Amino acid sequence: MADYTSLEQIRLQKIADLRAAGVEPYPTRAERTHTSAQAVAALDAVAKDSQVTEQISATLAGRIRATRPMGKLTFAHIEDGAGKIQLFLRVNELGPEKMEFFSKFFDIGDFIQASGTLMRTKTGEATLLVREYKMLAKAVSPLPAAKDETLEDGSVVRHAALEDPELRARRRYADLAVNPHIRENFRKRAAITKAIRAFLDANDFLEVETPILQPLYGGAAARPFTTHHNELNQDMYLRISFELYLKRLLVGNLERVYEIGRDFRNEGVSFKHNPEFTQLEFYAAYFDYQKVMELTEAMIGYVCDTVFGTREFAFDKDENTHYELDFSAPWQRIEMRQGILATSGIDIAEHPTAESLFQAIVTRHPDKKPDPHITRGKLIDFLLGEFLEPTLIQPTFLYDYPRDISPLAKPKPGDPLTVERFEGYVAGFELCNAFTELNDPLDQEQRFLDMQSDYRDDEEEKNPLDEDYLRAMRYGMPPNGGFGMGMERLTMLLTNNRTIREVMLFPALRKED
RNA sequence: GGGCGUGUAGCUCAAUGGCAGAGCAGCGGCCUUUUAAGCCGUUUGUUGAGGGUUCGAGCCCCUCCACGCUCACCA
Repeated sequence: MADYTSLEQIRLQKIADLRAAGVEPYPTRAERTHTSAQAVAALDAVAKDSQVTEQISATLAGRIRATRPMGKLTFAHIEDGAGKIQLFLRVNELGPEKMEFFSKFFDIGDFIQASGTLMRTKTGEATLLVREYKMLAKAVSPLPAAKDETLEDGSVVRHAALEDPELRARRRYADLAVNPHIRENFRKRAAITKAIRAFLDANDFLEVETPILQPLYGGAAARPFTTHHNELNQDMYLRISFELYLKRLLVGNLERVYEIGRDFRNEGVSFKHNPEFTQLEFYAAYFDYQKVMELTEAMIGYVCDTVFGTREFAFDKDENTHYELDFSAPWQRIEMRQGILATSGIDIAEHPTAESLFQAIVTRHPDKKPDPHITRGKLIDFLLGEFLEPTLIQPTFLYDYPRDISPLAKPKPGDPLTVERFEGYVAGFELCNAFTELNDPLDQEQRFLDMQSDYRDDEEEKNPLDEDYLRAMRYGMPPNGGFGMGMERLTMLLTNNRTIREVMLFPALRKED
């Protein structure tokens, strides 16, 4: 049983007293004729200069966010899904009993239904002059009630707003209830997802759903979550990517497919990582990575235009780092080799082996400590992260990646160490990852085998060999380009949120106690 | 997993090793156009948990827990 605070015990007593007085604190039915915004609009539609307008009757419903009792009258603000509106309760309309009942039993956080006529106060604020009211749902726990102070210049200062990041994440319901800008983040996130769908649908992509529970995992270098199916008596994995299933569909003559859904990666948590996140992947037959770059520019541009009406976005990386991002096409394109050469002084083309590249790194940058046992591709990735990545602020396609860290990408013609792959970088972190997909079943099989030997057995991101995927590819897979992007990362960039937590409703946290 | 930091009332925050406080919220009273309404009065605490040092610990030490920043990890 819950431990109730003294504040909660008072409210529990109010619930008991309400029931004793024959008033149900959680009635089953509710009514409303106007949202707060509709009520304001209805009032705006009539003459604005009359003190008491022609009578517009309205029934509103919402949550009490503030009360200002002054003797025989009380002002209150209620909030509904459309915004806030003021209530005006006065003994003249309600009579002394209902006035007293309101002040005795209604608290901030309660849901109320109020009927009356719309009016303007002497300051001009649209207000419901209440003639009847009804408790819709009594709140037991007090909302962390912030107070908004409107200064003379019109700016709003919040006092005692719920800010503790842990409390806000654990009790997202309370966070959402009292912090309207948090609700707005998630409205924007939904609009972004919707725009992505609209764009891909309009470009003849078919939205599909592939297994989340998989007998094998693959398509990314990540450790999976493992679970078990009792009846089948076999271990299952939560997917770490959609890639291998979506590309099976290209074998089946579905030329353009996409999926938006959850991926699960059993790895660390950071400002840009959560164990489960929403991924977009699409695959298009007869595309190569150049065409995917162009489609990416168009897709992100479409999202910017339709959701935000601009392609320029402010992004505060941290308190002292402020970026103005421009998503206009074309994005900057940087070849991996040139980018690493420019930022680290090392030409990876001159070092075709891991040993040679390792020596070059420790010679030129003695302060850096790459793991001496990793592959050439991972050393290149090390250089990327250390030197190049932090410089990629404006939207940039970094292209042509090492083969050994890209087992599903197609080789660059004439360059056996390099594959046709790009990643989109914005504000110094990875937004998306794409390549010309490998469709040669014999090469693919060799890549799987190479990975078995390149990775130590205890490296948990070592992917198992997916025999059925190879079998699918042997039936013939059209040349195609594929793309993956974390939807939270895109949302972070477009809504100026520097942590993934702010764009996920329920980010992963350790359990309490 | 490592390093640094934070944890005090429902919320936001104070408190040289010396009586645990403020504003808001709450409760009682006054107040018929307020909007952080105002005025008077007043309550609220396992100071994250446990142990230690000390005459005395919110404060110093140790262990643990949660969160934050950061590093590692994350093709």
